Amino acid sequence: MLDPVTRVRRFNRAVTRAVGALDTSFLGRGRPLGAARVLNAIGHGRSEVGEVRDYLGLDSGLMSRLLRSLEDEGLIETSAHGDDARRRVAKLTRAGKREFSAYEALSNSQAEDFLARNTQREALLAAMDLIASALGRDATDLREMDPRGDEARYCLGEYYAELARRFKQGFDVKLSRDPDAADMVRPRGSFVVAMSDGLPIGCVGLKGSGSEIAEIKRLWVAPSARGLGLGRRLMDAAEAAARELGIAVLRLDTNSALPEAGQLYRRTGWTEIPRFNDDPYPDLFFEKRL
Amino acid sequence: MLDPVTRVRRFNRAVTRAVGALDTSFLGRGRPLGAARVLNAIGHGRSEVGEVRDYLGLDSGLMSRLLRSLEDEGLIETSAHGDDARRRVAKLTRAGKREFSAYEALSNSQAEDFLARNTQREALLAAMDLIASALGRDATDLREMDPRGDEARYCLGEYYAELARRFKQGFDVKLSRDPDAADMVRPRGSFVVAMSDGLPIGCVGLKGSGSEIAEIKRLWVAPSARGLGLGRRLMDAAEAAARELGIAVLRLDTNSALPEAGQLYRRTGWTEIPRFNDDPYPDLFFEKRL
DNA sequence: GATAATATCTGACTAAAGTCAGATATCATG
DNA sequence: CATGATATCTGACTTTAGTCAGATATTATC
Repeated sequence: MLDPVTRVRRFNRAVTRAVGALDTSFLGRGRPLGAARVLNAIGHGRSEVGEVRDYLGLDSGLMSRLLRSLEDEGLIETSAHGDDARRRVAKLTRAGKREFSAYEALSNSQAEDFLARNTQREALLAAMDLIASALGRDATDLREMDPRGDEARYCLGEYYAELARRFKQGFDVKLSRDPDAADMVRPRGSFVVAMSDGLPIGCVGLKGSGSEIAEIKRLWVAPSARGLGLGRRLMDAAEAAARELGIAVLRLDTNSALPEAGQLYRRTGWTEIPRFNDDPYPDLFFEKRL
Repeated sequence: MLDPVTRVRRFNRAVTRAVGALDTSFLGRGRPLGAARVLNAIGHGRSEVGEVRDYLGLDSGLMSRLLRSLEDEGLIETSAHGDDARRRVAKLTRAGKREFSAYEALSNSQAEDFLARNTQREALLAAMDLIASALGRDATDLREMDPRGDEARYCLGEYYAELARRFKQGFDVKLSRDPDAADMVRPRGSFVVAMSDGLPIGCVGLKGSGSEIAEIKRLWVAPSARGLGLGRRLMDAAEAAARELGIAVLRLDTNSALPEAGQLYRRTGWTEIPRFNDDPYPDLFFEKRL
């Protein structure tokens, strides 16, 4: 009665019904679901036709016709892509934006209703984050980004907040050796953010020094995405970037209050070395030769 | 970036994609999705045509045609309902059972794959239970059942296990005044189980004594369904049953190690009274006049 | 600059889903 | 037992989704 497979299937059924309700609510605007989906994909910033087609898994003929029908309604305009005139980009017209925000309002109010109906808000949200991350794991992509960008700064903020929670003495960025952003940008270093459906859920920095030695910094994985192997993927990405930059030795410092991190390093070929800096927070130091 | 509505919507998107994958896997058996859904609904015990139609939200014409196509395939047989010859009941033939179990195997292996891909099994399952309960709340129905039935005994087992965990001194049913099952069956009393999509997720017993005083016993809500107001619904159902049975005074005992329970009682018109039995476990006693 | 590869579009389909107005048989009620 | 309500079925549709073989325009490659 309570075996894991049954529980997963009960979840699937519950969610299938809910998704069906969401879909039907989208039909209230006098447009087939397929067209509504394309409109929304474009509204959410997927401007290239091929990108939308892949995302929605549509046949190219069908995609083309759906685009035409939205164009006939006056909701979108298409034009050739600047770099490659075979590709087309679509954008919402003024009327399209209005229609898109009507769909947004529908989705939002449905989400709000769901939240309002339930008292366990935080527990529910945490559960949803976890499941969305687990389901979207294959869709999580690692992107090299500027550490000063919004996504990176969001991750770093969460990272600092977590350190402050987990270190007995708290954590103050200013006391730590905050890597200069320029050291985490090519050609000296790199910064990688894990994006899951538009939400940043992890990051790692590679802090170069111009020499053949570089440091791994700021490895963070959102609580909702832990246990899914994302830390390892991020570390692999950082190592790959280091190899591209001709770096021979990687170092990192960490703290024994973060046991998961130490475990990950030990399992992936890192060896403990003596302290190599005077940062007050770390008490464990690792090295890996590439 | 992290407002609750965005998080709910991210979950919705992740899940919509996953549900789509589940649906397409059902197409591998050479049958349109609609027919597959009807076959599975019947396989899961929804035998009456109208019941299946409501559950799947189908038009009666469409439903009828889907039934005919399954009949032509030799997968189901229909006959008139014993009590009302207008209604029809469908059941699987031998071939239908084979086909149904092929779909079951597909669903099971998909659920197993999902579990195998993830390391955080227990956390994921708990999150899924919570969400399934929250989504299925409107679909949770309270049914009066025999306390000796499978569902009731499952609930009671979980209830005892939880008491054992939460009482410092543990919990042994035999030391407690285990209500005789006959006292929780009409006409003396009642036993109500909350069923969510086939899974028992809560229960409550009304233990009558033949007099105008009865006791509430065994109020339990599955951890995955807490915070959704189910405890209150169960209590309301028990009270309603008590009124039907002509009971004037309800009593119950509980323990201060279960603060949620005490809070619920105080909020719903119960008043604390002196100890009225010598059961070793409870230390709080309540009464409510109907 | 010919050839292959790529991105999109068009035309001509088929299949599936959904709608709606009756038809038919049965049941409930006075 | 006539009347209205109910459950299902049939026929005649429309709409939506999906498929596939080319057509067209552009870009990449030798």
